[in-house]
Amino acid sequence: MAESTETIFEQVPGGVFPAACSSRVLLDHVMSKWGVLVLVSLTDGPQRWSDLRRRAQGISEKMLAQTLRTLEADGLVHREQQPVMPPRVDYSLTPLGEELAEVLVPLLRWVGRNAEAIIDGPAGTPGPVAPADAG
Amino acid sequence: MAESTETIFEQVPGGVFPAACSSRVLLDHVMSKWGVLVLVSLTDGPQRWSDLRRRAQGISEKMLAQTLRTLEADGLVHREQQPVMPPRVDYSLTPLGEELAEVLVPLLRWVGRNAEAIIDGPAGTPGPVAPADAG
DNA sequence: GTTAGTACGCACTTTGAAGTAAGGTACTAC
DNA sequence: GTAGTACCTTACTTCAAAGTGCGTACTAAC
Repeated sequence: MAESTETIFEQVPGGVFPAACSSRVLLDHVMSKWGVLVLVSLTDGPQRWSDLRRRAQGISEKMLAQTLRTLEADGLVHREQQPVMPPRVDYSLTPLGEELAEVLVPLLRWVGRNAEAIIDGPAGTPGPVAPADAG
Repeated sequence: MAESTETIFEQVPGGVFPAACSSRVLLDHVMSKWGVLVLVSLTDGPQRWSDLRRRAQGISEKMLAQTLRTLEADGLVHREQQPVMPPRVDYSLTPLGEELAEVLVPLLRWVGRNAEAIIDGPAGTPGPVAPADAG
């Protein structure tokens, strides 16, 4: 248990978790509204700009361009421009992005399976109870 | 590969990912600035309010109370009030919260290991390149 | 009386991600 | 000239998460 947390968010001595750090920034990029959908889409393989646009329902050109720029800067997404007209740009996950997807997908799968019952379930119904043996 | 995505965010026919749904709401709760720190802290075992306050560096009483209220409403966190004065409230992960932690911790571990190099690394240095064999 | 500890709630403000609208490049077709 | 394609960029606006400040109730110590 101690091992499971001691490498998370660079816990400092005393068991304290700093709130502002690189991890938070990266998490915000990855888990952003459109970031997560783009990353998930690219787990299906490389896709061009307009394909990504069509798959992320409701995304604006502006948000798609911005999201891809951020993820590319983070080294998670690879951008490859084709020397053709009309312009064609292909995006794919980098090896780093693939690594991330391996730990991201199980979380998203869990959320996808449980969200409806949690969020849309009977109001005021908390989840199952765990024993609180604080000692 | 198709299996890895078809249960995520309830992908609808045509390979499109809806942006607004219960999954997004739950993800926002879990991955919120203080939500994730509270959940991680509770993977160490049950803790009282003031312990959580001390461990999440920089959190205000207001944000801690609000975050715990949200996570409790989601059924991820169990709240147990002691009949004592001064007031004492203990918090712990529910079984559902434990399930979530199992898929959340690997992601946070990955982020904790890689964030510094990604965010604070040399500017303009993208990550490793993956082949873009778009068909 | 004040201060401290404990665990909140309320009113209002700030901040940054996301959104809207318009603009741009380069080319083809009519 | 207009219209369309694909992939962006810029200026400004909106809005919800987070923040600030103050309040509540109780007991104990000074």
